Amino acid sequence: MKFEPKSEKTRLWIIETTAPIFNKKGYAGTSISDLTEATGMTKGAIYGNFENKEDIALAAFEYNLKNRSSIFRKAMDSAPTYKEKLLVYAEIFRPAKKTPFPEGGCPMQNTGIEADDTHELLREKAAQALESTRKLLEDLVSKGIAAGEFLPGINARRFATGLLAMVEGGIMLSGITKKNKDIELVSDAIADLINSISLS
Amino acid sequence: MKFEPKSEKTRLWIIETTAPIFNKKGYAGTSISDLTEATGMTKGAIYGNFENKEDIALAAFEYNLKNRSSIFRKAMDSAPTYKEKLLVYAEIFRPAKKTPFPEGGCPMQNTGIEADDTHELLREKAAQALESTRKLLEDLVSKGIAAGEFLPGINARRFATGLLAMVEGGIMLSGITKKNKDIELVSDAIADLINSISLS
DNA sequence: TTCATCAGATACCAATCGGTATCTATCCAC
DNA sequence: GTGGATAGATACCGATTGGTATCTGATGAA
Repeated sequence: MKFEPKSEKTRLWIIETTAPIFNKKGYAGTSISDLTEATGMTKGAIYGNFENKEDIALAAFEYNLKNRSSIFRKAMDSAPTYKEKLLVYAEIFRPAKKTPFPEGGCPMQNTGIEADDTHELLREKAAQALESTRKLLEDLVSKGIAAGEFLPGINARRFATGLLAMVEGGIMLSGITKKNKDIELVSDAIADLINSISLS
Repeated sequence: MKFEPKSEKTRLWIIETTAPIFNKKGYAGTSISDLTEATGMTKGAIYGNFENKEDIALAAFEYNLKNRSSIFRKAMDSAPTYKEKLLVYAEIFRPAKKTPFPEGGCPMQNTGIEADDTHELLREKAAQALESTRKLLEDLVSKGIAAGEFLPGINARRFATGLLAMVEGGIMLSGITKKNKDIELVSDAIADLINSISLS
């Protein structure tokens, strides 16, 4: 009795239009009628394409995730050195750069923080995403060390964890205070952190 | 037509017992019946002491805040140097230290992240709390510089912002992954950050 | 001893919640 | 054209939501 979506197009339309809503209002804060209003579709259409609210939230989360990581990957690909790839994480905030970012902030933290005591499945998904982001950063640091860009003695895993924490904390901070000055300060602090292990 | 609480004791009892619930499940995720179940009181008692759900959430948030800051202040007071005061922020995570912490994680981030796109008043409260925490860290850094513990050239405000971001990001990370190893890594990374500006 | 006060319990409200059963309109195969 | 399949609309469900109006029982002053 496997669930079969009625229409890929409709399903995708629902995901695209509701993903920012879940990211901003959270799982508990988003109602089915929020979704019908935003999509212009009825409950029948939505429940024909998804099993339940959780199913939509899961799909929306994965959509937001891909959105986020593709933004970072694209920006990092055009950076020539490992140091500059890491600096993408510092610069992506700055309003001047006008880098697009998922509406409502980082989906990993939005979903993770709400779910960590309430929704084990969503928590798990967020944890996996954070882990793979950390791995990505760790690899960049390791390769940067091998390439002679970073200090040879540093612990790549530990540094990547700290960097990820500061970046996520920075997104949080700037999202809550909504002050441009804070965003600049966080960006500067992240740049300092990266520079502190750089050789050039 | 000012609102007057019926009984300070009852009011406090409600706040104490519901504060961890709001911190874990969030504003939207917490229902009035959650509160009546936890307190063993009826709606009549609750609405006799609070105007509405928002009023309870506000009081619970402030209670959680005071809880959090008193924990930090107590730990920092017993640290002799400014460096060690800052290191409290790195060490407070570690399970070995068994430092008590508000159930459900940091109230500033829990409340702030949920509220940043949904509840302006709560967002504002969280932003103010973050700002005063930053100020506290900034003062410690400034005093540490004056005392010759930290490098004289560093920008206290910028560093404090980065430190706060890493600490909050670390709380987030460890709360979502729930892995002891992550907590250790974050603690180490924060210690590294503090050591990087220390002279001794 | 009586009576007013008031904290808290009970009972109720409309609105909304997530979810489902059924109906209808469209489209393609024949 | 006609019949079957199906995507989506409509109408409905019981449960729960935040909130209120009313009642009750205890307490303290006279």
